[in-house]
Amino acid sequence: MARVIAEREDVIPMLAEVFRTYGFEGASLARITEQTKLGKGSIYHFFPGGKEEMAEAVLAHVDAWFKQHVFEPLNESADAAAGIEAMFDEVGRYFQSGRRVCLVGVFALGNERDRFSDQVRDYFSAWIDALAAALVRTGRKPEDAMALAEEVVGGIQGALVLARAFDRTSVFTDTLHRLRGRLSVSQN
Amino acid sequence: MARVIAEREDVIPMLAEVFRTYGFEGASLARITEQTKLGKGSIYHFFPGGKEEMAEAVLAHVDAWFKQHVFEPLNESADAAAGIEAMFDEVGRYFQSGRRVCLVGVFALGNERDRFSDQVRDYFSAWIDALAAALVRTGRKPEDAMALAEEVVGGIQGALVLARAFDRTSVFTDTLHRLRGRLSVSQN
DNA sequence: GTCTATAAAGCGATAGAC
DNA sequence: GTCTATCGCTTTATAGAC
Repeated sequence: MARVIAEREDVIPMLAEVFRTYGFEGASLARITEQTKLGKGSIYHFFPGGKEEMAEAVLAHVDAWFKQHVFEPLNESADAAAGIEAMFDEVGRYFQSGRRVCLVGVFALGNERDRFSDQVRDYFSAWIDALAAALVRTGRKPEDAMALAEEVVGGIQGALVLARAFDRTSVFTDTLHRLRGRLSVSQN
Repeated sequence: MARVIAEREDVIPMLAEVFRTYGFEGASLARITEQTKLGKGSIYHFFPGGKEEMAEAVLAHVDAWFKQHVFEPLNESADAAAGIEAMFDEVGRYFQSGRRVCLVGVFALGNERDRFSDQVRDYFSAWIDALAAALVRTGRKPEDAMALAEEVVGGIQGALVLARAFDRTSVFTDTLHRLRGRLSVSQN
């Protein structure tokens, strides 16, 4: 029997999947050990602080992913419109066309928000601010850009709810398509 | 000490608050008895089926409320536009300007969805269908009405996520205002 | 780094007195 | 209808062997 030695970094995505699916309280050690194929001893070796530390690590991991793949391209792309297009592509892939929910969105709706309020707020702030800044660089007025960015990020979160409710990915992909169009056309 | 005799109907709104806040798994009997000020004996007297039956009752209660205050006005109001206006008013009040989250939305995102998939799907279906029908009566084409209705209901769900994340009701009220405007103006 | 054994607390649910 | 006591199970977390 080939025993695989795990590293902390390898465990975090699996933890993320459990927290995403069951929330903080629902992410029991039983579910975690099942998903990671690791004993409690290993889990607590990586995360001595228990579930709290696991959730912190998962939130940091999600934040780092979005920073690298979404926020920074939005902020730094020479072509702002291209950065926005890339955002929709990455987001569609990340959420698996609506099959995967947003961990931070789940935490925001639940009582997890009180425990992780900073991480939840900062994630959505960074996203909306980066998108608004890119929209300004495409020629939008700052107030309009901010409102549009909130509409897009909120629209994505809502589409995830509906896609789950109907178990139909088209609700999510259609929404991405609609929002994408709204940002590229009418400069009202 | 004045003991108050409770009725099942009185308990359901309190249960709803607990399920809304903590989800199905997080709604422990301890939290439920604290919220309702009732012992476990009383709770199980009203709901012999346990938490499952409690959640069913809560979902039915939410559905009945929306039927009465939102779906039927949308479907039956002689003036379709007035029914839509009433929807925004009622929804803004019901969600307490974004301070209260949507129980069905929480269930949709969590693993509760698998257990209560019918109720979750039917709630959003009824809402979207009623809104789309009202939009058709204001002169929209059926396909456009359906897409708009999904955009509005999804937008509301997403706004609840953002309002919670930022702990700022204006995100929700501004979104309601924007969506309201979108339905009454441009007939594109 | 991995595992098993174990502790203490919390869980949903039931029984039975009042 | 309400309560307390109790059961059996699961929970998070720790200890210690390997």
